[in-house]
Amino acid sequence: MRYYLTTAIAYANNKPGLHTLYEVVGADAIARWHRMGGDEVRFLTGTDEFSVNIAARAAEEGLAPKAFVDRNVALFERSEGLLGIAPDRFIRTTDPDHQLAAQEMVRRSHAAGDIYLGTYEGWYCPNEGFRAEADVTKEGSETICPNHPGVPLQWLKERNWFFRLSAYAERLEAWLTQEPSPVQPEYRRNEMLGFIRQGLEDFSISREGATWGIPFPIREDGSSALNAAGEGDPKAGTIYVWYDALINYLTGAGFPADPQGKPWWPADLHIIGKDINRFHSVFWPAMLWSAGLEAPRRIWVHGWLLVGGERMSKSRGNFLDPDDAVRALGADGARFVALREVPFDRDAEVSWDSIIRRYNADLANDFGNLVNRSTTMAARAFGGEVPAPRPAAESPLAAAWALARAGAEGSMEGLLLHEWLGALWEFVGEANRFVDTERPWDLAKAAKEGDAAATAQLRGVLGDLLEACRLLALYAAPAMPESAVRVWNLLGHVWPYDAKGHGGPALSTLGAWGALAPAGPLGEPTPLFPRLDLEEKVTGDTPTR
RNA sequence: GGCGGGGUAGCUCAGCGGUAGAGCAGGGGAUUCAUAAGCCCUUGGUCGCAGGUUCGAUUCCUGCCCUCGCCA
Repeated sequence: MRYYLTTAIAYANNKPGLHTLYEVVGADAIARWHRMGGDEVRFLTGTDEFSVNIAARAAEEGLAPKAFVDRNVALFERSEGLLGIAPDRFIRTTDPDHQLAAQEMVRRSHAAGDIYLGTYEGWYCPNEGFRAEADVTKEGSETICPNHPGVPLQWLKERNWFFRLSAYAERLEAWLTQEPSPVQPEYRRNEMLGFIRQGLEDFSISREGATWGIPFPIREDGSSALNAAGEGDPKAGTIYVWYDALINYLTGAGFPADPQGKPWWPADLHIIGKDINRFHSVFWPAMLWSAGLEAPRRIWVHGWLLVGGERMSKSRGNFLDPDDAVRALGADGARFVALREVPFDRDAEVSWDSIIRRYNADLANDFGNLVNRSTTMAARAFGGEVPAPRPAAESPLAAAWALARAGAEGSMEGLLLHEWLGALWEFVGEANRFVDTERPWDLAKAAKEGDAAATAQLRGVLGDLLEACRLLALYAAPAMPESAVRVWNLLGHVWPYDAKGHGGPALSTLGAWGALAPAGPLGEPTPLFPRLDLEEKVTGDTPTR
């Protein structure tokens, strides 16, 4: 099976915050899960680089827009690399093939009669585009966009091209009411249905006079505005940044080199934040239909990271630096905590303390310690030899694993990533309790005194525990890819997947109790996730208001 | 203002007709293989407020208060 998933592209006006990369970490885990499951995966993430605001910010710093975004994009790629994020393509809206894709989409909609010339007069938010009078608020003498405080709105009057969104109301409603819902969680679908039922207005897709954007490919008379070299005519303006940005998903699929974006289009999953649901769940399908393309199969709307009840954001300055998290917790620690601590379907309060607490409780104390105590006991009792797990029917842990595994798989299917890890960590608890019930240290004593029954029992108990560690590492690997390999190596197994999760037998095959013959020899145990001191802040950069 | 969620232990949340649960945090204990981790026990709640239905309501209904989301 092919599986094409995307994140929203991030606005390249600054270095990334943890709240921005949270979505990318989630997508990366889903991509790895599918790769390990045997799917042929294409995972796309990247940056949104045009807009008047970007040009203005660049000018403030005395940089050309391209130099400005190049610098910021490098920061994104660096931070993502530190977090072990491995996209199949990192797309930038300044990439040459994206320009072709965006222009082709304009031409198709024009040919379909879905774009027309009009005059626009109203408020314009440099970050978000045109805002209706009702969507802006007054702050003193300034008129501001509630989504981007601190960014003054401009009153614009210009000749623009409009997209005939109003023509797609019925089709959008039919699409949105399908089962299963193409927009999830369910309440996000309902919000979009409500929006559509109130009537849709056409929206502007061009920007007169702006230069930092993709050249609009058509003149007012309908003729091409591009010369033989593909360069645009400044008089024709540029493509409005939102219209351009959405199209990155198609570019990433190979459009327009393949006119239908085959074999990747339609995307299986767009992962987005709740603030841009309307663009993805209403505007985007209509744009695609107009161009003779299919709507995406599934759109997942996640929530926000909150600090003191407020959205974590760059403009509020209350964001955590993902690099700090990696420095303190390691890439896998930071990934795990992000995915476990923040429910993937809603907002969640996060703080440096809650992050450290989660790391210590789940990774250091529960999982890391389980691996450490299991392998230490096995090494002491049997040297390098790896005891085999007992048959599934004879091990209480095998039964618990069957439940945990089913829970994890179901949650991943439903994209409830926090519950996926929650189900696996239930099993970590089972395994820790199993140690106390079986008391292998007593068995080891008896074995040493020549008790053959105790030796056999010890072999089985430790074999079961090592098997539990193997399975946990395997199923949690999408969240902690490096640590999973370390655990397998420690257990004497060879990790069968490559750095992105490709290759190897399907996850479901390896995920069966006792699926692999004991290998060996057992490695030298070292703490996987060293415990952190809550007081000792590795970073001074705690969230502040 | 319209529509839709919520208000349950210090925190995050589950339960949704028979007078309350989990994880984390706090307290105690028995152990010792282990990253002073793990395990066991345990302190915390007038289940937003007021009515109503019912033998019985946190759970259903009505009103109110507060809060969040989408739209205006």
